[in-house]
Amino acid sequence: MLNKTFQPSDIEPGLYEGWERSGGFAADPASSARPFTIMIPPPNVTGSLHMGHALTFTVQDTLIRWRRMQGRDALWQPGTDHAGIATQMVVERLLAETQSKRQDVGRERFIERVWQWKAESGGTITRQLRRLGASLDWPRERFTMDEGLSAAVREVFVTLYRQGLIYRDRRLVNWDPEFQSAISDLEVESREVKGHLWYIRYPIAGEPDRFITVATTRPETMLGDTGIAVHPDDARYADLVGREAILPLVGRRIPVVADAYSDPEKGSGAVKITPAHDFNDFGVGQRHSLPMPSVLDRAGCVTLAEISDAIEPVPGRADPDFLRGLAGLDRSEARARIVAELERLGLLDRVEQHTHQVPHGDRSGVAIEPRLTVQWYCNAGELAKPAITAVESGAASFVPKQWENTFFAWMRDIQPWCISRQLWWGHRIPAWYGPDGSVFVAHTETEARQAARAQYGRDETLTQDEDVLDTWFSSALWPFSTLGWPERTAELTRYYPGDVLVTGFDIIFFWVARMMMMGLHFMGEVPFRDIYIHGLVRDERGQKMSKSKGNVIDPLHLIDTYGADALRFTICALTGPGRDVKLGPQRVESYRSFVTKLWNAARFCEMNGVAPDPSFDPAGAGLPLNRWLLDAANRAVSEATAALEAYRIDEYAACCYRFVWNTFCDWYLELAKPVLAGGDQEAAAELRRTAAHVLGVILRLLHPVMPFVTEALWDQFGYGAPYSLIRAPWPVPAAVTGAEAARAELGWVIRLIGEVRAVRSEMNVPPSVTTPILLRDARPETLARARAWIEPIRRLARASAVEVLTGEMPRGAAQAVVDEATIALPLAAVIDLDAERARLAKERGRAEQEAQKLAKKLDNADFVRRAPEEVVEENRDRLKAAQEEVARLEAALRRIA
RNA sequence: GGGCGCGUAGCUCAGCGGGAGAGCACCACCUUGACACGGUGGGGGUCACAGGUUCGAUCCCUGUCGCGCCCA
Repeated sequence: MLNKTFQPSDIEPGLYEGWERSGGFAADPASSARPFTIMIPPPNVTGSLHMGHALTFTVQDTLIRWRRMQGRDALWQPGTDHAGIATQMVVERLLAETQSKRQDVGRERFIERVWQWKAESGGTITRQLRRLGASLDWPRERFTMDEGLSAAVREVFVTLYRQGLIYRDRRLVNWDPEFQSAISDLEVESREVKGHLWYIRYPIAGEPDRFITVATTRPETMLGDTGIAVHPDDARYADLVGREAILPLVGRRIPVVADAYSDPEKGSGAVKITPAHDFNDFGVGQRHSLPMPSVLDRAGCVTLAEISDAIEPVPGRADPDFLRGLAGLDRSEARARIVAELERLGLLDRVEQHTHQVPHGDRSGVAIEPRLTVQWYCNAGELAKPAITAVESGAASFVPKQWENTFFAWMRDIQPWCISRQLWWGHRIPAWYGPDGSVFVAHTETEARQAARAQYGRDETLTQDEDVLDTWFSSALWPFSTLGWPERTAELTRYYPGDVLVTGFDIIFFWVARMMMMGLHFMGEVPFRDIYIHGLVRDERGQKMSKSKGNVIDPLHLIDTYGADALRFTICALTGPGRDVKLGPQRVESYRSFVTKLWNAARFCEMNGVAPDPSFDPAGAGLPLNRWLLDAANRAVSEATAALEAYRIDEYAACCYRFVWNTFCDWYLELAKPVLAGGDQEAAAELRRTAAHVLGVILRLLHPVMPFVTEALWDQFGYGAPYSLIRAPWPVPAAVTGAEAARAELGWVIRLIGEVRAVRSEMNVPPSVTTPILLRDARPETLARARAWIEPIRRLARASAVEVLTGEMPRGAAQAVVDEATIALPLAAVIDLDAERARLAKERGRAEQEAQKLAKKLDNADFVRRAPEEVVEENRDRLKAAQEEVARLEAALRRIA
């Protein structure tokens, strides 16, 4: 017996283990079935499950379970990435607890410590994914730092280097002074900061009383100024172009150049140029061949090494002692001192309040310092070309399509990808340097030595590059490195390319773009055919969840409270295309009702002897009620399948919800009750077998979205062996004899019951009062139906009998219209005639309005001439029906006038 | 400033050329033998605004206003 109430926590862990143990999640490379592959976009190994994960993995699990049931050889590849910066931070924090730094323990021991941390705590998110019900093929779990994946990274690096697509270059990078590493453009977010605009007077060389005033938000970088830019068309400064100014504090002479970068509207119209510390200034410096000295070091502190030659004492303008006092100061401290000194020298013209966008590291939270350094770059522009073509040609397509624009916009303007990071945790760059600085890029040190020997003619000491690669470099290889590449494994041949990548739009640049580039370059094929982009999870008011706002919802808490099925169903129901998911506990609570509803419906079935019968053939069902249900089930199956095929997870959920609740529970089971309780054993038997069949369809339909409760019921009813629903065949529509007639018949029963219920409710007839239903002007077919359905009508419409009315309408009867017939409920004792008249008048008004609208439309000659024939015909039918209804309601009104 | 998206019932949203829908919330009634995480019924919308195309516009086009996100 099923429990009276459903307790998800009682069954979830056992079912999950059962599936896992019985190989329910496993792909089978030896199978002859067509594969279906989803590569998990690897979450950070440091991560724990948040609502964004819950969304993306619920969608992926729903798709993979559905395809698996369709008989596909489903591979959902699990794993995590090593998250260079995040993981290093975690372990550095642990070290800090014992007052030590990574530099104290040394590189080798630090990395050992990270692996130790990974062994102890790195499995958090994978454990949590199990709570969600995610059916990942766990024995295939991979980690980007695994030996195999690391080999793939080395292979890719060496190959791209030899192809000239990876190279070293000295350029400006986004430098994070906190981590003291280069970071990616994508790891930089601009934050609005309230700052100042300082107007500084730079003296013109040779004209003691003349100045050019520049406006800057970063006065501390002025030590590295090598020019002043004014707009070529700016008349105010035209005569100064080509002349020199004296850089205050430093004393260096710097040229005034004409460059359109300078905006005459902004500040003073003249802008100082610090090529080594600003991306725009770098461009100006390149155009005008300006020197590019750095004045801030890796920690963001002042360094004078690169400007020491330029320091020149200028009385009242530049004091070398002051300058030397700045060395080693943090950039903010240096700013304060510099501003004070300028003020003292009378060179600070004015200061304005100024709000501006300042780039910050998204993990460190500190202001990014552009720095001129030598780094390794990947020629993303070249690799992007085939990726763009692939999307243009449809080899890969975005769902919803509009995300293509975002993809194209970014890919067509892609910058060289800085792939080196000044970290310890990650794939060490496979490059070795000889004593003369020659670079030897190789798979191994041995190979590098051979190359060095060939060049030098003897063994020389080689030192490996200290840096590691960007984590995304290894993530980009995920779709094929996890399958064993560069080995030509059976898995690689079978499961590449994947069918769909599921992710949020915020990650298009990270995963989609990079996996596309690397996949196309090394596999010659896109890594996935479809790219399904879902929204972000927000709180109930549409606010982005964040720790600082305190509106973060923990999916594990929701699972504890409402069950994984309820959370999963909620997520699917609310995931519209291109829409964010607004989700809170109340939403999950209300969808939990649906899980409960299903449980109780199953319980009712169980109590009434409904049990699976494999020999049941739906085509042989004879009762109209059963045919009607089987027909409706067919439609639900078609709709659900079509919705999933179109990635309309919300429509799939809605269609299951409607079928289970409105069709199966509200009508089928209610109409079935008299049969189950009645004396016709043959009818009851067919009904039980039909109910069992359709319950089986329901469990299979719902399994992808609510795997636990469906599997529990499947097992309990004995539809199959324990844990077998996960592999049960996805339902397909089956022919139903006489479906059309069954729809017509049940449609009438439902309309009749609905009308009677509405009349009774509006007339405030208490449920305890039952009345006969009198039928007037009914066709023989209708009367036959009335006789056949007398029992359900009695129950559901609170009727004592259904009778033909041939003579006069009894006094004080409530009336309503169902198709061609008028029905009367003799309620003389309880009816309020005035109220009944008002009700009928309102009904008539509604019908009249409808009829008028339609008549007007049909009076329009243009409409009749130009609209499609079937539309005109449909409107004529509707007009006729409306007019007839008006007539019957008129008659009803006259009868009680 | 450029791009994308969104304004439909109190809330969340579906519909996207021919009858304005769902879920939740609300109101009324109902402890009917699966389920009160339930049943039955009901109220509630100039489909943001203004033009245009069309026989016909919530739906297509143009503009306006408001909101959100991304990029500069």
